[in-house]
Amino acid sequence: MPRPGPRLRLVDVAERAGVSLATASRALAGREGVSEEVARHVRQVSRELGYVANPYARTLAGGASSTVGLIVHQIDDPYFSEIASGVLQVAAEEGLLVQIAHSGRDPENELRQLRHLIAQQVGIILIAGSGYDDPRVEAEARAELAGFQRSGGRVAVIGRHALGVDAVVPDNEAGGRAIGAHLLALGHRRIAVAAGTPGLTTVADRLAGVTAALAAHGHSPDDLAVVHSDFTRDGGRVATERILHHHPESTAIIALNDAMAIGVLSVLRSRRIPVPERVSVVGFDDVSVAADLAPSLTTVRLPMTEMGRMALTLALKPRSTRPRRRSTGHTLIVRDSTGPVPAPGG
Amino acid sequence: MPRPGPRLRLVDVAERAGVSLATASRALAGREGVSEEVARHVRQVSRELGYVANPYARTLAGGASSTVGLIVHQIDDPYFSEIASGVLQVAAEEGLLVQIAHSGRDPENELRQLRHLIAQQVGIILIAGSGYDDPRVEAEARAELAGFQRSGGRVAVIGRHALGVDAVVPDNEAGGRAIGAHLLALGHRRIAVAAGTPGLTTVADRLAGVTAALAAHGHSPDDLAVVHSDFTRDGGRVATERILHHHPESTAIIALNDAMAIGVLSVLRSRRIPVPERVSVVGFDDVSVAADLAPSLTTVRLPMTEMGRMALTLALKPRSTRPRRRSTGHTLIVRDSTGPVPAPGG
DNA sequence: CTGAAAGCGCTTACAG
DNA sequence: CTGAAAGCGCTTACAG
Repeated sequence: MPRPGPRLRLVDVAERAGVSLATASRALAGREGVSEEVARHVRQVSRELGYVANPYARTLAGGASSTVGLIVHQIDDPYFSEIASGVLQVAAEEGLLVQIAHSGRDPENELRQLRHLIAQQVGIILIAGSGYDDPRVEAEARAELAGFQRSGGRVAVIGRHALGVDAVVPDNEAGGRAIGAHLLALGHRRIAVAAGTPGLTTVADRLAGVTAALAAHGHSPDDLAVVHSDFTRDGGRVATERILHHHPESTAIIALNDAMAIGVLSVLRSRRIPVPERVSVVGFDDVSVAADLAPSLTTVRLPMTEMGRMALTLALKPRSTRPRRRSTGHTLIVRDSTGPVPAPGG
Repeated sequence: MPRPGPRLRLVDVAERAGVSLATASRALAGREGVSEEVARHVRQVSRELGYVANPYARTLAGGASSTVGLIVHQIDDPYFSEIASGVLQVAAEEGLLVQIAHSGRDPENELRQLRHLIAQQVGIILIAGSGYDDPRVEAEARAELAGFQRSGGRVAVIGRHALGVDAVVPDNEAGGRAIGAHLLALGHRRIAVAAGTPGLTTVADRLAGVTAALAAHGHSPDDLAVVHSDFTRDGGRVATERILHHHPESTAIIALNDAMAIGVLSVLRSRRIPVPERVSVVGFDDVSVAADLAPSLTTVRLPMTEMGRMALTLALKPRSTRPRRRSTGHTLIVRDSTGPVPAPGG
């Protein structure tokens, strides 16, 4: 058992194996230029001794950094913690370290975190979470990432486009359409949307899907009452208050993520407005608690953990000439929070 | 604006400031041995140039590592993601990087992650989550941490004792007592406990609190039906099935964390057993969704985000001769899932 | 295939 | 207070 003590260095392994430092380094890195026999022996000795390379020395000497930087809006939001969990899984399998940073849904702060990670010389950068409508911010982020890639860094993003890098693309628009179609099929015509911050592309994309569904069925977008607020539970509460006040005729409320949906349900419950008898509610994401709300939440499932895995897996592949895109797919999960439109006057 | 390009090194700053490498290093590190005037100038130049030290070189050269390693059972469990959020807050304030690793509630794996972090030479190690009853595992962890501290590392843990390091100690026992007293006051006598894995100290401590409350009120611990299962939502489901089958007379179920409580509520709902009219339910932790369940969950609030902050703050202080302990406090949050014991035969 | 040597970008004794 | 130099533990041309 490797017990704490003076740290083992590569020279120790080399000495013990009876080879030079250079050979030992090559053998452990799996680089060519070493006979298979010698390489095997070195690895064997290394294992016996419990050697672990000093990552600082390795990286400083020009080896690839084995740490991945992950930027999320907020780690205690289930959407992001599930993504992070997927990233951690793959990282553990690959022997990588994961550094996590908060952007706090603030584009300037995200840029700051991004630069910090680059300055720290992580090998891989993953950015999760909606992009911003602001072209200037996106252009700056794009430039930073391009520079990072030029110097050998690898990048993948989740839920953003327009960054010119490999991307895991959630089915936001298609999911929105599925929700729209579902409510239309139930007879709903007066639909309100509790939408997140207007500047987020995720909000825009999901909303576009809903609108497209209405249009496809010959309905005017005017049937849709869109109320913007924060993309959080409390934002959902605020939006709902406004919807009940300004659009009391609504028979369904679409929350553009589950966090907002939780806020929507919370207000409806405290107002004793029965769901779905009087108002149907839909979310988006299918965070794990969605099934346990009361009523259980109809929502669009995105495979968050898998998305985290996909992103790191993408970043681990050799870079291609053009950015790759992986679509996540989606599933409409119909639960108890949606039902047929109430009879008029009922 | 610092734009990507050939990376700025400390020599560049030194040159530009007209001082030697050594002086520049000292000035930026805030070490003494530099005139305040020169130091200020160097810092000024550094800032203008947008210099960020290469952490690999710095650490390799013997400087303190500015990365903190955080081990959690599972990052997508709200308990841990809220703690992580607190850690990230303080880290951002202090300019530290945070590496997160999963232990997956497996003692062997936790040990592996711990050694990995030490091998990576992080400067600070934080371990969150219940300890294990297994003396061998705890002894090994203790030895690793002692060695790490001897070589200058700093450590703090959340929710474990017996590790001989600074600790943030959740009010598990007192919280358990508060729950017991609350149910007793409501007239409950037949109480079941959906307890997590037996080997976890958190489970033992919370359970001890509940038992103590019963004893304090002159009740025998035999009144308590304890069912062990996983410390998760699904564990809560399994435990509830068993409780309903083997202890159908129970009028209250105490889940030893909120995740289990969510599972408890889920089974009761699907069996159409009214809460709290027929059975009262209590959780522990007060994860953010607890207030939004239906019925909203009575639980003991632990300040998770603050606990994360406390742990890193503790670790940042100079080490003391004896391990420090910070108690978290707790608050019983009474919501809708608990009520008076049903009338017999009612 | 293998090894001696330079170099990565810092920090820290050691002199002055 | 300040600087020249050694050294941290690796990787990678460069020779052989």
